Amino acid sequence: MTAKKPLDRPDWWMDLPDAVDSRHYLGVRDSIAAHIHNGNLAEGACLPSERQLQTGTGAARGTIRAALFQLEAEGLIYRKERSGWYVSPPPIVYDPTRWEGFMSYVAAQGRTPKTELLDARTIAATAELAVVFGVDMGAPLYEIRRRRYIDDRAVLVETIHVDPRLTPSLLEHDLSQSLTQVLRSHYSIAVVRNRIEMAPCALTQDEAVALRLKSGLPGLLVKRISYDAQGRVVEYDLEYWRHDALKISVDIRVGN
Amino acid sequence: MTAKKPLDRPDWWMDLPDAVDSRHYLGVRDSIAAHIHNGNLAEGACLPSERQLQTGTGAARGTIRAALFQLEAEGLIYRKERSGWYVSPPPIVYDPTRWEGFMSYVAAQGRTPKTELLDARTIAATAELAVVFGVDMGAPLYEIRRRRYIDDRAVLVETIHVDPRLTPSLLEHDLSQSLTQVLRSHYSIAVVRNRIEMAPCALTQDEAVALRLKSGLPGLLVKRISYDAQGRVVEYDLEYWRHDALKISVDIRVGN
DNA sequence: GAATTAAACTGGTTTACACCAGATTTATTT
DNA sequence: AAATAAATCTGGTGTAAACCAGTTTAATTC
Repeated sequence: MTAKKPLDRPDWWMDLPDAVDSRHYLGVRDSIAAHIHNGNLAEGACLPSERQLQTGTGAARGTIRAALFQLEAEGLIYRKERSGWYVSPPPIVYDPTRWEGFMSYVAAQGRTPKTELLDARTIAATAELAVVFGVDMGAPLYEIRRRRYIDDRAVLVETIHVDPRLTPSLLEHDLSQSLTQVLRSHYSIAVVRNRIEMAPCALTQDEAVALRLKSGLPGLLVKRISYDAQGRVVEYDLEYWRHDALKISVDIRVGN
Repeated sequence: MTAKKPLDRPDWWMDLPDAVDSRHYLGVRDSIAAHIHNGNLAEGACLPSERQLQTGTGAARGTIRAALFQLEAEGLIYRKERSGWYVSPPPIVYDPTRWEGFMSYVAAQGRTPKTELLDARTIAATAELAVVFGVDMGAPLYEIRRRRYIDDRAVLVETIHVDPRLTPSLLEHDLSQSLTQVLRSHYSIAVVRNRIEMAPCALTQDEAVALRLKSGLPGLLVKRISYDAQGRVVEYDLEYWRHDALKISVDIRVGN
């Protein structure tokens, strides 16, 4: 563990000049933000505890927490339950048009990707899935749940659905690797088209638990449908990201 | 005003069966969410006041507020300062690859777009802007600030920078219309390429005030650089969206 | 030294007030 | 009827205390 817990209020801590805004919690926010930008609080570092943060300011804990929530919404800090608040690492840049898969683009940005297989099984198609894949309700589908990390921090959980007709015995392969790779090398399936949707959301129980986050925290839902050259649905992927882990970047030519 | 203030606790209000989770505020959250999905609380409708919401539950106001913040983060409700909490309208779908401009794609989705010019003037290029436009620091640039609405709700504020060399006397035109239109019809400039970045952010003082929001609320920052056929920067646009107003959707062919 | 246990610490949640300033409504005055 | 003033309602912010349940650390035991 690189980040140590603060046993005492750090000596370098002092109240930096705060904003004009009279709202106390914003002052506290600015103070902490300044320490982060100053480098006093490095990436991944642990903040002083809420009760320690109170001492200098004379603020109630609720006020301190309001400031911390604020910073969390901004993506500057995050929390580990009942452990402490930590400085967020910079977000990964995600370009939906350059399709290379998670493992590739994370590594390309000098970060360390990791994929963990949570579950893999065959299920019966629900109404929604049936529509997506163009199969009958109840038809067999593979369902894969994975958790993915950047520099050992869990950043997303995903549920992937795949049509067994295209990829028989898929579950027997190593699914903690890039699925794109497996599809290409074992089934000669290449993704030709992607349909991606993104929307801010709240993390529900399941996702939150998997990400070791508090349920209800804001996240980003990325829905992705991949098609092959024949227009068949290769992969239907639901990714729940922690909101501070990614940044979207698109570079596109405007047609006609 | 379509939405009336609740003078008394609505008769239809009752505590719906809530989640298993013991956390009280999540129960309150679910209860309100259920009322929204039931249709008891229609789009744009005003929720009972925080203090009214207390009565049935026996919860403290802080608990009620925790539930409301939760719903706000999820995009289900939003607030008008010191006026009340309202049910959010559905988000607009934004496809960065289909570039048609705000006015077009909002209208195409059956909603009513509106643009309001806040400010238009000539400024001296800052260091950052100089890099973007490839001009010297201090060089003249047009700066346009606008506020845009969907169905009369302010959803974004933007700051646009344009190079006067490409568009002399731009400020004399009607800037509350589609800028794309103006560039095309008066200057024969067509956007050929767009570079778009999106990231969750916190709304700062300026943006928040312009959107009549509380500063610090989560938003979505959309950065857009438009290029013409010669690769010149036509437009540099910074858009601050309220986080619940849009959903991103991309449909792309995987090249190479 | 390793495993276990106990104590200390951390955030998580909730209660109960209190006061403020802007928004809204009502009553009053012009 | 319209303009104005006052009362009321609403969210915004802040304080002070508690208690809980995981995490972490320190002490103890094997």
